[in-house]
Amino acid sequence: MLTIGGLAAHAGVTVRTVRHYHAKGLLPEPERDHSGYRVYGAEAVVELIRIRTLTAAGVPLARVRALLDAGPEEFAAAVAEIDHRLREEIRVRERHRERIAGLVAGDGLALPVEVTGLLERLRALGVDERIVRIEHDGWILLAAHSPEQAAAWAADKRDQLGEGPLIECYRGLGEALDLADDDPRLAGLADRLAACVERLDVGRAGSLVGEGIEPPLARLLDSLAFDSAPAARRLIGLLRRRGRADRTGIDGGDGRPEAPTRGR
Amino acid sequence: MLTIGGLAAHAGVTVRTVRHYHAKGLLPEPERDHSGYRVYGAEAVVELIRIRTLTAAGVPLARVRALLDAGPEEFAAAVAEIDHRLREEIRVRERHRERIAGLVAGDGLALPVEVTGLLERLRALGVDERIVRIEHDGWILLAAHSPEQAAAWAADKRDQLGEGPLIECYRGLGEALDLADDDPRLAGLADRLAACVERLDVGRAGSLVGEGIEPPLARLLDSLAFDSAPAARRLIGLLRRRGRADRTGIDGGDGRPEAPTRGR
DNA sequence: CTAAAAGGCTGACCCAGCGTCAGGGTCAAG
DNA sequence: CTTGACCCTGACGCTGGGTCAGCCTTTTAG
Repeated sequence: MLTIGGLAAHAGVTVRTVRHYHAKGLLPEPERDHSGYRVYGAEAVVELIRIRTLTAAGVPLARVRALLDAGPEEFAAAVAEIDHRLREEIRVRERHRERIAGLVAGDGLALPVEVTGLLERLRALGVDERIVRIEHDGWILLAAHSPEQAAAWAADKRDQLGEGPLIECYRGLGEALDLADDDPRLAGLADRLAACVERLDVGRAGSLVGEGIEPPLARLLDSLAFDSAPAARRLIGLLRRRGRADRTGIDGGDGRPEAPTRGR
Repeated sequence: MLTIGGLAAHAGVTVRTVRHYHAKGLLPEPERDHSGYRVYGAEAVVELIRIRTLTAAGVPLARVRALLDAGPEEFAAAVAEIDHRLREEIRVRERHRERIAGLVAGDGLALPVEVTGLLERLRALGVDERIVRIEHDGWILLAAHSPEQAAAWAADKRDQLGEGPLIECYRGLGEALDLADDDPRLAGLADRLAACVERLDVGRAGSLVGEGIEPPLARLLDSLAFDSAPAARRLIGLLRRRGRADRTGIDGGDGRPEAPTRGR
């Protein structure tokens, strides 16, 4: 006869595990001796080993009892289903491995390489770091929404950077960063920006942004910029009056703080 | 500005998930509006997406915060460690798959094919089903203790079954099953069994059992037989007096019930 | 204008498979 | 008699949220 520790040792499990199986009804509670200790016979060892054989093969505890009592064909069916589950879990982990590998390849975040390339280039061209950061966050939103389109747009935008007008826009925005909401110089900046946008607008500017972006996402992108750059909201308002802002894909609204957006 | 539902929708998670992240300190609690609703800005969406990017790659929540704030080299180190963990989890599941495949190949339990072959043969030779069952359980214990040795022993024993003496022993034991502890016919049976054992003992019988089995396991095997067959204990006692039982690897003790075995 | 649907709030319990105290009692040996 | 190794029950902890329950607020439809 065995105490619980002896039983556990024979089956290669912990005492806690045996008690857990009792509590779950997996292993029947044995008789107790005069002081309340559980007393096991050899069949308990056999039964416990049978249980462990199944759990060691990935069978969930909740199904062990049924499997031990099952006939050959239900057993085979259950095993097939468990094998299916195991394959699924392996697949999930392999996808995870691919993703974390992708994380170190990107900048450690949710960005495709095209976007990190674009951001590098903006920095190299002397664009203000605050603007680069806003771009960065904006691309995270875009990439989360539609990764492959974001990658294509980023590649396209990076190529346009070499051509002049776009980088001028960024420089103008950089100057606006340090101006207060009511600074009189904003008007002049708006003129310059309008000129840049005019020159941009020729060919593929429209394909950059503004198509395929639903209003909720567009509003989100706007508020991202407005939150970080106080003068941006007013600047956009000025641009709109010049009839340009609608072509940048920026919504901008009426230039006043938005009400909360509810639901999805 | 967004409510919690809007935030969740933008990041593709449930509202419950967002609140969970707040509770874990993963995502900072935002301001509340006049009625206690949480109000989020666009940066919260960005941050939530960054969190999801990591969790979707298998990073445990407890490590997400540290990883988001980490520099590139610690990030790379952490990612390497997480990848290691994922590989480990995949390995575990692949071992599980092999094992459940082995389960259907065996008899659905912890037995190697050699043992199931032996049991089949015993049945085919007309050995009492109760004895087959005791053998079955005994092999489970042996296989749990040292699988490869058990397989070898079983193969050896199966081969010996064709040669006569061993199967006679089993038949004798089968008759003993239905006798009470004090039946006078037990003495005659003991004589017949002693003769079988004598003939068995020549060559490799000693290699079957009795070597490499530690006392605790031997006692367990004994009590397995004694519990199922009431006359077995007395029979072994008689055999011992004839000086044979020691060669079967059966301990048998003094023929009286054992005291509990404690510890391991 | 009003009622209903849709969201939001907190708090609490639930899943697996045990690990790990806490706060005792029991047993064998020195 | 003490010490150390076991045993007992009961309860909380971990992961990553799901799912009520009970109540309040906002939006929408009639």
